Amino acid sequence: MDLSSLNDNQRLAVTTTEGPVMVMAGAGSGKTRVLTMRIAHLIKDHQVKKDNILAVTFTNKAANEMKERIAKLIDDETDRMWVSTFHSFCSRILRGEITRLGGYTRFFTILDDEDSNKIVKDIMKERNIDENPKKFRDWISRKKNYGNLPKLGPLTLEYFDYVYDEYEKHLKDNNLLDFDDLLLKTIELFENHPIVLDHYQDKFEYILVDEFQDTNEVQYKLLKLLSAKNKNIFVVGDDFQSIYSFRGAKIENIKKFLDEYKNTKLILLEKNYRSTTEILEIANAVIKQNPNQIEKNLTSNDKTGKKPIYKCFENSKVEKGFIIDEIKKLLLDGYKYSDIAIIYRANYVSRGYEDLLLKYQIPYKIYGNISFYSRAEIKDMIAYLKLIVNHDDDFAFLRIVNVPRRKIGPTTISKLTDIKNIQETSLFEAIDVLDNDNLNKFKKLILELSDELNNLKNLPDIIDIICEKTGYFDELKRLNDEEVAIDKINNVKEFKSYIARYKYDGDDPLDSLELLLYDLSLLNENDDKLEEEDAVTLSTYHQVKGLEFGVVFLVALEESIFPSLNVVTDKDIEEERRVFYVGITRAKERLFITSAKTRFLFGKETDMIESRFIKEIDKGFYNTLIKKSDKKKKVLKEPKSKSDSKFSAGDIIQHDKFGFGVVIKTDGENAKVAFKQEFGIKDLNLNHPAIKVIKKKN
DNA sequence: CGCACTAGACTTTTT
DNA sequence: GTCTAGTGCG
Repeated sequence: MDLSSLNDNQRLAVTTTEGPVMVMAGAGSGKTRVLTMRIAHLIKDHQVKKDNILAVTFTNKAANEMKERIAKLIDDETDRMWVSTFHSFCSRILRGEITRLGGYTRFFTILDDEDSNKIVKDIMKERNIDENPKKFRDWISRKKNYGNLPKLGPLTLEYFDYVYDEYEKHLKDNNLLDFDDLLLKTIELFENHPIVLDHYQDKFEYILVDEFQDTNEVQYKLLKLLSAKNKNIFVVGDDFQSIYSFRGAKIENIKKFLDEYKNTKLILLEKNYRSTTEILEIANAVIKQNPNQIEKNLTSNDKTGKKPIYKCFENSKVEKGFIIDEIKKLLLDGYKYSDIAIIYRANYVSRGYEDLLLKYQIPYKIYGNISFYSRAEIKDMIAYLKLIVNHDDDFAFLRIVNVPRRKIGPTTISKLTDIKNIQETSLFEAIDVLDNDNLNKFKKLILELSDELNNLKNLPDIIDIICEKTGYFDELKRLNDEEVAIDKINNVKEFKSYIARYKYDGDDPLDSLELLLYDLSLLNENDDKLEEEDAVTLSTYHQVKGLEFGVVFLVALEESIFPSLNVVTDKDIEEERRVFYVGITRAKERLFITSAKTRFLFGKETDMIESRFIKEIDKGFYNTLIKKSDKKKKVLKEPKSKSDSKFSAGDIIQHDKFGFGVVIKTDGENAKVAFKQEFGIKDLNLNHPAIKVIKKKN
């Protein structure tokens, strides 16, 4: 392997293959390169088998990216390599071994948060426990992961213990695992079945861990178990970028690792290949405020550029005007939309920026937001698929037994559940006993669908067949307004095309589908974002971790937003500061930081105070570009506002792209306009240059 | 059983 | 300002 493109420390990290190694990798210091090169190096230069390497990440996206990069380096397939998230690693192990734990089958279902919330809620409702189910669910997760609960009153505690037990029982009885269980059951498996542990300890000669600073106690324990024999464990992390402590991530694991793996080789990667010196100066100034961190000083590779800009604006409207102006200038400078990111602390401030880009017809994509796979229509499809593959999947059964409506209500279901419990069968089997017309029809339908699956030429076609046979689309159209229904139908179609893209290894359709379904429960929308469309990114800080952009706007740097209102302790503030640091270090060339004295929040104009983090940056490190004299010119290239009487409902307009449309509703300059069917109803700003009035009403 | 209205929230959340 | 979950009525 040619390692000449690496710097000395990077090369050391790649070639120190034996024993425990920790790499503290600053932002933009090439840690993914090191990880992938190291794996390639093991395979090509040390003749390690692909199967004997385990690499764990936190996101599917990171795992997929690593697989792709390794494939290029070794010029070989990596599809079946053990490069995966903690959760899918565990799921893969459990798929083969879970029966050893007793009470589970390999057809276990993985619950997402929504599912598991619902279970908690149902338990509480049944017992009339008048407490917050979300909180209880949260505590269950905390208890599972590290046992420490907040101080609870005696009654609440009693309720909680009850709910916890019932929840666990319900999961076990129904062959369900929540996300936490995937890890915990794997550990249980390893601890109670030394033969299994032994096998995997031998198998995984080399273990690599990405984003080590984000591991929680359970994940640490899992790594410890797996690496106990060979101790060839390589962890990469950056304590500066630890921003998930609220999810249980333990920055202390870094210290623990160094303590427990005595001869750990610690390697620092401090050379930043991403950002200009000017941007790094700000990043370093911010992170310097935090005590107790592993000393690291990011140095740039002598890239210089423009000084970052910070500006506090009169109000959030002016702030937005500035952002638009700058984006326009950046485009003239040759930047693409996709080079630009607008990053905020909380989703609830995203709206304003989204509206802004919409108004000026700037293409954008919002990162995160509701996951594709958690949309009701997709979950319904998955439930159908699951039930087709495994009739005994009660969880899937319950989800779709009455979707579309089949007149199978709670009373019928409760009767069916009773039979199931007494006879110890599945709900599907219990139908034979109850002999209810509607249920019989449903059973017949599912059996028919299973039949279809076996005669299928093309696996994705099963989606069409499901929709057709169940009348799913008709129900959507009946239940929602047209716009929403079309949206949902398109989502189902997109899901079908996802199935078509999925890589199958078997030729048996049932096997392939089964595998796909396992993968699906751990997937999320961002993982397989396909088209690299040219669009501005809108995102929270948390969701751009690991990404980079030519230009970054960090917006709404105001107390109560950033740092967030709920942040109190010094430790919390330190984490907020790291969040800021993560944002700054996303920028390659240009960085803009903005705040406003008043901001439109929760339906009213609210007074804001500049974030304390701004004061921590030496004023010499940034420019405040706008001078009083050219302020006016700067701010108001905005379309002339509030000539709102210009339009009213019933007016006919013409839009450059959508053609003729009728104004349905106006609210100042914003309006709902109905266009031809293929465009539907749009929310538009009527002052936009693309719009002309054709005919006024009256 | 299904819908319409109202109260309440409105930090981040890789799986 | 806007979304959601929950209730209560037809």
